[in-house]
Amino acid sequence: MPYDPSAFPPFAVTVDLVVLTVRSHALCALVVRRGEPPYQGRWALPGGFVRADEDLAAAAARELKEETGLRPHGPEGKDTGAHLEQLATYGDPYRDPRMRVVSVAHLVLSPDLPPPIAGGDARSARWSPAESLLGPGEGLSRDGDQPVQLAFDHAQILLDGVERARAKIEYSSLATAFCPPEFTVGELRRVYEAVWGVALDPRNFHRKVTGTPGFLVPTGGTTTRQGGRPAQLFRAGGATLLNPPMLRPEV
Amino acid sequence: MPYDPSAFPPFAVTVDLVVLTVRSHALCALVVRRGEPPYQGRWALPGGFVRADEDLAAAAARELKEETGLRPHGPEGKDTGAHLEQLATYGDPYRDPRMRVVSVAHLVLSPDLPPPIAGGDARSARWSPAESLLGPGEGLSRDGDQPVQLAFDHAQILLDGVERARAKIEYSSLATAFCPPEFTVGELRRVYEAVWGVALDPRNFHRKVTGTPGFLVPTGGTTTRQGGRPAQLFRAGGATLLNPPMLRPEV
DNA sequence: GTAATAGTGTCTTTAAGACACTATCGC
DNA sequence: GCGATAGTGTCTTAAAGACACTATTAC
Repeated sequence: MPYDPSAFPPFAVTVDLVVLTVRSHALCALVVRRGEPPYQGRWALPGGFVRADEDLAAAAARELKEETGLRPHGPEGKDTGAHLEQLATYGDPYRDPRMRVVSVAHLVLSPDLPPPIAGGDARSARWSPAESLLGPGEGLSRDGDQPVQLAFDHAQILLDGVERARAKIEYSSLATAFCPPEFTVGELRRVYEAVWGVALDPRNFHRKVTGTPGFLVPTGGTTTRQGGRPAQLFRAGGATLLNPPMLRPEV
Repeated sequence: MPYDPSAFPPFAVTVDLVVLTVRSHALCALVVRRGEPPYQGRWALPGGFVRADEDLAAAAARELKEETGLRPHGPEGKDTGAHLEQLATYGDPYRDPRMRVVSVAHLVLSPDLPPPIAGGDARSARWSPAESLLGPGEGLSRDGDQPVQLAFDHAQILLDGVERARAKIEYSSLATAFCPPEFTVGELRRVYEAVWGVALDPRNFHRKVTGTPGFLVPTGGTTTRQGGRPAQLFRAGGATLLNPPMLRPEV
């Protein structure tokens, strides 16, 4: 460990955010349009520099607040707000053409936000379906008529974030982070279906989630906002690990 | 994303390594003794600065080579060598008393190395049981007579690495990274037992691993190096994901 | 022979997958 | 009534857990 604090290569350190939500039965990611070069006009993940006296998680929370107005709840947080966790760090020497930038990516799972984006600064921002940002052909979904190609290595970061989310809802109760504070079993099932892109059997799903102790807590209320027979409302229970896990089909 | 490449706080970026192996039925981590302040004389994880033109994974591989002589095989690597993956990044502003250092920790899983440590530079290095470095009371195992308290936030990093390893061998074939190129079912079982700190039923374990297609490939040879009846030798198969997973007892 | 590990088989239990069926709303 | 979603029950099947039992070595 040749620690010579006076002679080290200087790096810039940023945080980038993979902010995911479920909108109209599709997994969507928050992207912002870049106002300056490089990649001017291209869509990118929100992010920014870590300040000199700022922890990485604090920087991510600050950026999240600036972009969406959301406040994260940390591990075991009980308040309303989004789930935030560190994802991975990207440090290819040439990932930013201007200088050496190491980016610590974070993953945010949020309930659906009514406006496309509130808060934040003047740049345009929007939710885009993850599928259109990632698909084969590098996301040829239509935005007006232009293909979506994320700036920098953000396509890779987004892919890693989506894969993390897909894997984690399997063995944790994290899918509830996509739901409002009170939700029905059907709404939770539609989250799984959107994130995994599969159809799940409603009867077996119901049996699984209601039969796992500590996963769901009934609030007593009901709702018919999805139509049909009134459904019980639940809150996320204290259980954070799902054992046995929810199994992704097509194995 | 206020990207102003001329005005950013300068950071030093390092890689730290959590190198794990299984020795005499115990999960052990590689630690080196610090030769200079801060934390002079204390044990720490091996690591060092990322060079100006170096990728993070390349820096980790270089440090690993310098410390152990091991060469990592990347994802899907077939050659002999250790498994290396990024673990997490630690960036508390005061984690290093001298300056702002962001450390990208990596996890290495290695077969048992015969010498305590070969190669490397002049500093002393050794394998220590993870339990003694992590246990309650912050690792009061005896080293001569001194308690082991890792420098910086390395106890947290080690804990995260051990937890990652424990979780990952559950649903992947990564436990074979702790084994020599050819190994027996019993040796693989003892790896699981050492990493998890539990006893597994040898019969059920045998049925599980030999019944999972692509997990183990018989080499044709046998060995009696563990005593008793000769055991078949296997290589790790191509399967990287274990489905259904190996279940950790005590759920 | 004993003691050790290797390997197979069998029974029980848990839980997933595939349904049929009923319940309660809006219209 | 119809069509939607909610919720329960039942049967089948996959697989884990708990063993008994046999096999082959070193000594």
